[in-house]
Amino acid sequence: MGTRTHRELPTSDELAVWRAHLEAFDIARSRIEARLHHDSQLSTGDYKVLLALSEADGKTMRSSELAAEISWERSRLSGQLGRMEKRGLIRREPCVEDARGSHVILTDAGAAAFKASTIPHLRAIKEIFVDAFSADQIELMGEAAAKLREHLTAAT
Amino acid sequence: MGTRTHRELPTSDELAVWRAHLEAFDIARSRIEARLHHDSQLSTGDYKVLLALSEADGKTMRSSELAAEISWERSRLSGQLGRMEKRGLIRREPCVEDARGSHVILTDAGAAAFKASTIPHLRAIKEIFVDAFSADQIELMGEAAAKLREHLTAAT
DNA sequence: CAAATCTGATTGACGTGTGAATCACTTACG
DNA sequence: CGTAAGTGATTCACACGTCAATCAGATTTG
Repeated sequence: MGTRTHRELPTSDELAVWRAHLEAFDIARSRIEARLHHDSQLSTGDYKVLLALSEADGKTMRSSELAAEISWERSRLSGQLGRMEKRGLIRREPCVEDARGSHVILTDAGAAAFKASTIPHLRAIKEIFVDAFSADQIELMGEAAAKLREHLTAAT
Repeated sequence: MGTRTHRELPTSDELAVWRAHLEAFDIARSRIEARLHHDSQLSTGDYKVLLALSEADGKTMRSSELAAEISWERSRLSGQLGRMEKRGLIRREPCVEDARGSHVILTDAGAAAFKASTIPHLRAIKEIFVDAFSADQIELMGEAAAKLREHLTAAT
């Protein structure tokens, strides 16, 4: 409802919204991460890996399968698994079918750590994120996320 | 308008919104960062520091003043400034008034790099973030950010 | 004024992310 | 079948973040 010309730059209000949004959600994310780390000594990376493995058949996945599942680069996962293996959360075994690959296996300690972490983690998400908003707002944010996703998929 | 009991955990919908939101905005952020880095060889950290210094009196700020301005921990800024100094974007000089402190000074190269980066950076924010939404949605997101901020400030 | 305390800033150890290079094994194909 | 290309996974170099420790120079206070 304004000029006919196609603006190429954001208005200062739009820019402010972007920055405020970024900042607020960053703080929320880091609070949730801090809680997870404090309660369960897990990073969100750990949690993501443990979650995927917990749901996997036989608590095992090929490493690249796992990377695809959680949308990570292989090298990122490699480092992550190295750290997790050192802490005994997972272990790796050579792969018979394909001697290049390896199986990532959830250890009992890893399964236990994950299990113990979920309730407190979900509680943190509820308290820090969900409780900030009305049900309607949450729904709107879901729609916004979907719309953004779509926009990003479309092009650029 | 449902149960009378106070839920302690998020519903699966709420959880899904949190995750979708996190993911979508993460992608947007990293796209914008990638553009900034591609167009101007600057990280968002660089940009933030350059922005603050550009607006500062005499293009100079005390290091802790700068840290406060952009809400960074001192050690974080220290590392950042080290990298930026190596690249010639800023330089540091001992402080006469307080021999412990130091002045961070925007170099000509730094000022030029910042100036050249802003338009493309703002354009990226417009294209990647703003253009995904209606004006109404942007406004709602501003409100959501404010509400979350308030919620986070309140407690936990 | 001298010892205790506070404060500006850097450093170190470590976790985490990216991209390019590497390496070993598999597969495709002339 | 043997070389070229492809693929699974790790490694390297680097950027970046956090927290605890350090350190030198200010300040406070008995």
